Amino acid sequence: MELQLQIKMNPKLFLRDPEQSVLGRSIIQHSINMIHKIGFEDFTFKKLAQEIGTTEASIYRYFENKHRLLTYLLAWLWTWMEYQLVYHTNNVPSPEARIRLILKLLTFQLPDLFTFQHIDRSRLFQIAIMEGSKPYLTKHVTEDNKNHLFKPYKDLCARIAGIFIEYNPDYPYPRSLSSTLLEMVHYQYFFRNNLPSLTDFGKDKDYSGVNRFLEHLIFSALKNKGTLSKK
Amino acid sequence: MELQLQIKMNPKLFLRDPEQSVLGRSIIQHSINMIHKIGFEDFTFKKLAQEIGTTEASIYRYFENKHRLLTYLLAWLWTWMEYQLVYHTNNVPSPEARIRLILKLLTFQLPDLFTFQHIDRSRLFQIAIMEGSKPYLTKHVTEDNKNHLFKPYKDLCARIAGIFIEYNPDYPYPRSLSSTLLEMVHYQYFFRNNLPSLTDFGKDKDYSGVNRFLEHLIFSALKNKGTLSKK
DNA sequence: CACATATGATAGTATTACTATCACATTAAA
DNA sequence: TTTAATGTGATAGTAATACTATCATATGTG
Repeated sequence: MELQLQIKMNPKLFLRDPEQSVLGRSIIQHSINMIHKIGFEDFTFKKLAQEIGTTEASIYRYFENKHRLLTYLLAWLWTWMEYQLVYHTNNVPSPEARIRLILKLLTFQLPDLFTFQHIDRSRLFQIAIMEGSKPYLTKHVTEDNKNHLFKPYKDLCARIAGIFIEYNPDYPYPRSLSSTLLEMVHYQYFFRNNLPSLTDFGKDKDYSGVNRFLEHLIFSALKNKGTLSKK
Repeated sequence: MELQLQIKMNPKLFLRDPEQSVLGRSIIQHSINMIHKIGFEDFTFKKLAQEIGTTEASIYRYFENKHRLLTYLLAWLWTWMEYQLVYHTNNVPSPEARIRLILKLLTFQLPDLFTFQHIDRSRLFQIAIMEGSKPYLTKHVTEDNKNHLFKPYKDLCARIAGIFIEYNPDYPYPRSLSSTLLEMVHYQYFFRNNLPSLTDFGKDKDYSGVNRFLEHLIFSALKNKGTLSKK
């Protein structure tokens, strides 16, 4: 069985829906490859147009600018993540087990359910590590937020927070813990790869160190039910 | 008593030392104001030159580009933070008390020791919240790291990690916990101000919520000595 | 067949991110 | 005190970036 999932995106993210045309899908596909390869700062619509054999003007018909395109790509990833989360944790009664699954999902260690022809999720995941916070770390974050551009990210955060609360209904910071988890997955990966002295994973061959660290962090916080003693 | 501290910066961070001239200090002062006001993306050397009554070319004599200037400003802040940390935790024997002091320092709740005429630390702190990760979230992070541009940040991280280890010598992830703390101070502030649903601090008047969350998180992780039970 | 829509082709503008040159003022060295 | 070195201002210029506008053509739809 091969399922094909179409993720419905907020129309504010684009000028013309890239999923509805060959060119649009090509823009998505090649922008992922190119941002992954040269980084978001050096990525331009001109280079992208050359790469896919179209013109700058045509790309501007789909996306207002490259920042919006990046926001689109990451919104897609968060939506996809939430789908995955819901699917994988379905019928898993224990909140603890569900949290462990979330950790695995966020560190990209779960098999995928659907196929997408033009979206390379592995590269998109690498982009999230490197560029994941750039969509909202701007002066126009409030306006973008009003347009619900970050809704997928906030939904994912809220869903994880909800599971934290199931695990321990008294934990007072479920959403902050959830956003901490989401950010730190990427940051610890990034640090491990690029600034390893900021982490403790220097000699690991794989990324299981990040996983263990976060698992320990999350469960420690959630289990520590008492208020902080000022001992 | 009013102490004047001169922070010695890595010469790779600049072309000409901005501390050594009136124009240089003016560049530092006004770039802080301007980046704080309009954000790093919209900030240009041309605008800065107009603001301080000099020319673009003159600013390029001090800094290779605006990215380097931002890296400089944040390197300064991390160095300053480490000075503060050493001073404030001096003669405080209890690691627990020192950790609480670190939290207060990082959330900018400790009085300053030194005066700087041209550096507005409060604005610089705001810049760290918004732009703090941009110096290293680039494709040239490895090269910049080889030039030790991030040494102040890594030193601060290592020092905090050292105190974690004093508190609990068996804790396996001191550096990752330290970098998590450093990043999350800024992110939780940023989220609280701009994307509040990613946090639990919506109704607080001040920032003590961030402080309490991080304190709980850090001590929970450090206190949870046992390996994770797979219960 | 008429009409709307998507794309390509081309052009053009304002801004950004620099680099280069020369003149002048100040300071330091001979 | 002259000479030399240094820092700054003024001006110019270039390549790339980030767009916007216009028109022709192809393709599909009613």
